[in-house]
Amino acid sequence: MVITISRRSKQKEAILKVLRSEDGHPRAQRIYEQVRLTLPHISLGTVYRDLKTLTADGQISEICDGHESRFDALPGNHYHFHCEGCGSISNLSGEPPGIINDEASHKYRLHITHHRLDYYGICPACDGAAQERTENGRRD
Amino acid sequence: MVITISRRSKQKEAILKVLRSEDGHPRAQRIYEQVRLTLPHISLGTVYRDLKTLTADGQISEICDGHESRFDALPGNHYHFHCEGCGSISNLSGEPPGIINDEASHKYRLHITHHRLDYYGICPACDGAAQERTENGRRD
DNA sequence: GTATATGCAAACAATTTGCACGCCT
DNA sequence: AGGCGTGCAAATTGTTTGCATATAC
Repeated sequence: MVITISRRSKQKEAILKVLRSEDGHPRAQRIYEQVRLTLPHISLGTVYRDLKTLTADGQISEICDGHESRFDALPGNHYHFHCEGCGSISNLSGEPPGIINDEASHKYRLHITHHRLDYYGICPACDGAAQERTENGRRD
Repeated sequence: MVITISRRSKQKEAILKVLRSEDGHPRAQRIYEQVRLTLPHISLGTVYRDLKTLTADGQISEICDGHESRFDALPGNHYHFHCEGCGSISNLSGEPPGIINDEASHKYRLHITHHRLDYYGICPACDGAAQERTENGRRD
């Protein structure tokens, strides 16, 4: 198998830069808007194309959130926490939990190369807001 | 919080029946075609609507696969294996691996209610096919 | 110099929605 | 009777693609 590396371009650089500076995990549209601040002529199509290429190159990764894609520039293994209150997605750093690909490969007798683990719940901010509402006697 | 339960209908029954009888994890279009065999007048819009309602009711669950949704009628906890060769998705039964919501909740100090874990790799069928090609001296 | 990347706009595919009507409770 | 569910078709949204030109290597 021949490994192909994509050519570099200022568009890709700019996309990477935006992605690395953003706290959250923006979607294509948001990245497009941000990149436009420095490259006003970039097109949305290019953003989509580059995000796909960069993902294929392994420089960034794609997060699936409903029917939308979000992107992540963080290298290395980490997991995500989706807040069901506000929809934010945050990174969980630290070593992977008990499951490892090897362990699962052996257990299920499958050729597992990687996995994807996402946690869902309520983030501290939304949790606090909910508590406040309850204390005021309200119910949803 | 008021819990609202959706009304039952022959359309939903039929969708559930199809979903339970299917081995794989069909997408809406496929479900539509199958349900049409017994309810020729059902519309695709209804299928989408019902799948959404049933998911909200907790009767089925949604699997994210690229930009498409697939659906799963299997109750209880189980995980999925995505074959990157043929795109099939299969169920992995058995007790959950080391990670538990409580464990992660404690570790990350977050209010985690559930998680989603997916394995990716090559299924036995595709693995066999690849091996055969290699033995014949070919390379991709 | 040649292959790859870009901008633009049109094309696509999956999913959602508005509306009038039908059916369950 | 009243409200939720349905069928149909049009609308939306996120993403991809064809083509001529510009750019990286």
